[in-house]
Amino acid sequence: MVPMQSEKSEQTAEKPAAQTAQPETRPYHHGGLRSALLASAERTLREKGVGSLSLRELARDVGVSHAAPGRHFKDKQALLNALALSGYERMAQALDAADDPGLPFQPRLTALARAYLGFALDNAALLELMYARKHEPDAAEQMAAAVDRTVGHLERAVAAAQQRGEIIDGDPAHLTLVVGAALHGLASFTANDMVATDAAMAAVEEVVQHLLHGLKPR
Amino acid sequence: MVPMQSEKSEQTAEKPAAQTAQPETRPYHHGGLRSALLASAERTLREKGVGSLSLRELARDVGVSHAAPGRHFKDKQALLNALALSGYERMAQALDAADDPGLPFQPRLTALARAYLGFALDNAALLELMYARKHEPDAAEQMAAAVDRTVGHLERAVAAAQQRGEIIDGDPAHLTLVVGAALHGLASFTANDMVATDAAMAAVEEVVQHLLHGLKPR
DNA sequence: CCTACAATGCTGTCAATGACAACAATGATG
DNA sequence: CATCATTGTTGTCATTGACAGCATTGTAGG
Repeated sequence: MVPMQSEKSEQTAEKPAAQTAQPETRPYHHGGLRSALLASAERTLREKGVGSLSLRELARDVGVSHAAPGRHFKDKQALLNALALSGYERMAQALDAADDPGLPFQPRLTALARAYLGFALDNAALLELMYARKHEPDAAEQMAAAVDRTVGHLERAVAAAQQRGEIIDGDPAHLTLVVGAALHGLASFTANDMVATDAAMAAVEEVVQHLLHGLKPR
Repeated sequence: MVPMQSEKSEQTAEKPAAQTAQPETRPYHHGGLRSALLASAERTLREKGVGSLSLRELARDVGVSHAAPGRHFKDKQALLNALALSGYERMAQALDAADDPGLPFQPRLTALARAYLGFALDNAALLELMYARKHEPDAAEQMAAAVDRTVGHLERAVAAAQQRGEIIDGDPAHLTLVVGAALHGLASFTANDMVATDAAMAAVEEVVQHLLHGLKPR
């Protein structure tokens, strides 16, 4: 993305001719540096992992000087935080799209589980960031809010099932924790190659089944 | 920093007196650089996190030159791998100590779960390393073996319970995945401050209970 | 129009770091 | 004692994150 026809020399030279009317024009300096950086960062993240993500290389990829990112992100961690936030955003969308409040609990939970697992596998490196422990009070707040929005999907499904008498009573938050832990654990195992991707997707049914009916013989 | 009341001066001076019969003797230059590095690394890891772990600072802490660690660890990742391996070692010990094959399934699983959660919380940063995705074929093998040893505890408990008819039949590996995922998910949530430590320890009982009996009303 | 001013980008620089090469000391081996 | 493998040391490099100071662009007042 943002091929950057390169060389600022050209840019400086062409600047007077401002009538090219390209909608993708950059108002002045770069236009969308912030978004460009985030986009490029996410690609690098996906392809080479968090460890190989450097602000300077990012700047090079996008075609700006090595200090330009500093105008949009106080430091590297700030960029990572922004990345994580956008991750929660998309995850919430994915869960939203997969959730059908009209369904009975088991298929509803299965759908949510599939969506979560799918997102986790498609964005393993991003998840690492999203679940990274931070201690900065500012960022932590936003993260917590984002997490709540995500967990909210599960919790609503649980609460609805309780009201319909489909599952046992009890603090919905507690039951949600159980269900969420199982799903997250499965995703975590899979992201770490301890379980094959296809095996994990196949295991979703089974996990939900066992969660609902338990391991004891009936 | 580097208080280092210093040992090598003493070592060099005392070396001739080789009759002290200390099993922890250092053959020559430093003696136990490798273990010293690992120990120091783990302390730093616990106190300041993976990100603030530098080979050079480690070398300073231990009192050797900045390149000395290179003799024992090809690169930083090699050190981290070794750290992770030792983590699996201790985790296996913890699980071993907590496992009582004579117990019925529910209390046995509860004990294992407590042990796992306890280890996870006491070694959150280490767990990050242990569960980090690596792509080096060599290290990956050792990791996989270590993981198997750990999961083995769970799987044995599951298989034993099946033989006693305490839980349903089915591929023990599959059931173990369900149980393991739930426990790991809980540990992961807690390590990331999404669940309070005491709440998590308290939730263990509940999680095991729900795993066994399911969420459906009976 | 022309001059502050804010936003955004650039060049320059620094200290820290990981990796490596060349060299030195130590102890084992024959 | 001579040779050699281990293990450490010093020296050096490129990369990186962070920061300071300057330049460019667009905007707002006069």
